[in-house]
Amino acid sequence: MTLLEQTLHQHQIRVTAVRRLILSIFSRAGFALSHADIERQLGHDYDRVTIYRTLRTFLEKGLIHKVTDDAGVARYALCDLQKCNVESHADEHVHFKCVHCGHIFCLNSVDLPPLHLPEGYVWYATTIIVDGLCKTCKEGL
Amino acid sequence: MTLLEQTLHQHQIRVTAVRRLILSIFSRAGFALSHADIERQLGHDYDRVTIYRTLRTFLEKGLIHKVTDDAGVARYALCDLQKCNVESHADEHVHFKCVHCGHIFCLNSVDLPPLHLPEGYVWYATTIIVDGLCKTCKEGL
DNA sequence: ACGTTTTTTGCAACTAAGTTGCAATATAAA
DNA sequence: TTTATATTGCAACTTAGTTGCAAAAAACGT
Repeated sequence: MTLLEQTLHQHQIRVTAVRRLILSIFSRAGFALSHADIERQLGHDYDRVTIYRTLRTFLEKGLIHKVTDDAGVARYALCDLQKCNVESHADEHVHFKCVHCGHIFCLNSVDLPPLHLPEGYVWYATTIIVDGLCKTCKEGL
Repeated sequence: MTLLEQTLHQHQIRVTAVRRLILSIFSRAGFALSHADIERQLGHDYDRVTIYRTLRTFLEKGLIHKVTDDAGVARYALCDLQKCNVESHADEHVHFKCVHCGHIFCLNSVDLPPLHLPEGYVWYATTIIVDGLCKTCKEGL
């Protein structure tokens, strides 16, 4: 059994061809991927709906997480496999969107700041997306 | 000239019937509105496209700002009319999404926390959405 | 007040993202 | 290897949002 297949198993996801492929695409990607990105990389061997359903399964099983940028398109990135599993998701972190290349990156080294909400509001979770220039684009300008 | 009409003028937006109506809907709303919300409140007297274009105009002229929640639907809320105008937008603030009622609120009293990014990243803007229970829903549970 | 210029609106058509139901197929488990 | 269960492909659909163009409405100068 390959490493990718073990990962699927550990997240209680049955191993199939598309799932192996999509997981490997994620593990190679340095940034969050949209459905369209994955469809492009897979070629036209698999149905669009299958890709949507695979993403939903991966999400539900704690293998990937979702970021929605201001354009409203969902993007997904691998979770920290040490921290997230079927039971719980525990790698809240800041995302960075480069205004030049459009990619969204996970910033695992940036701490989530504490926010004190007005009286009466109950905190559940914080989502932060920072816009700016990424390393690569900054150097290329 | 009514107050609403003055506001439109100040933002260099020509006064028309839909615009007056949509602006008044916003000024009454206590939370961010989607296109669908506005369409519902307007009745079917105006075309969907007109509403989309009105929102875009209001956005461009600094009258409203946009928040996209994780479902990918755009919502809009009035800007602080003291701070924002045609030239510049200057009321960055935290948004709060209630998991119970689904509404998104502007939290003007919460400071945007400073974030220190990894080497090489250039900061342009920070977007924060806090999920939780709003005042009203908390009391009602 | 009147015609002209410039914006705005409605309509129709279209795109892109995402979902659902169902039958066929592939995986896992006995 | 058979059976039970989950996954896939296909077709159809929904919802959000966009574009082009002609008609209608504002604004502007006289």
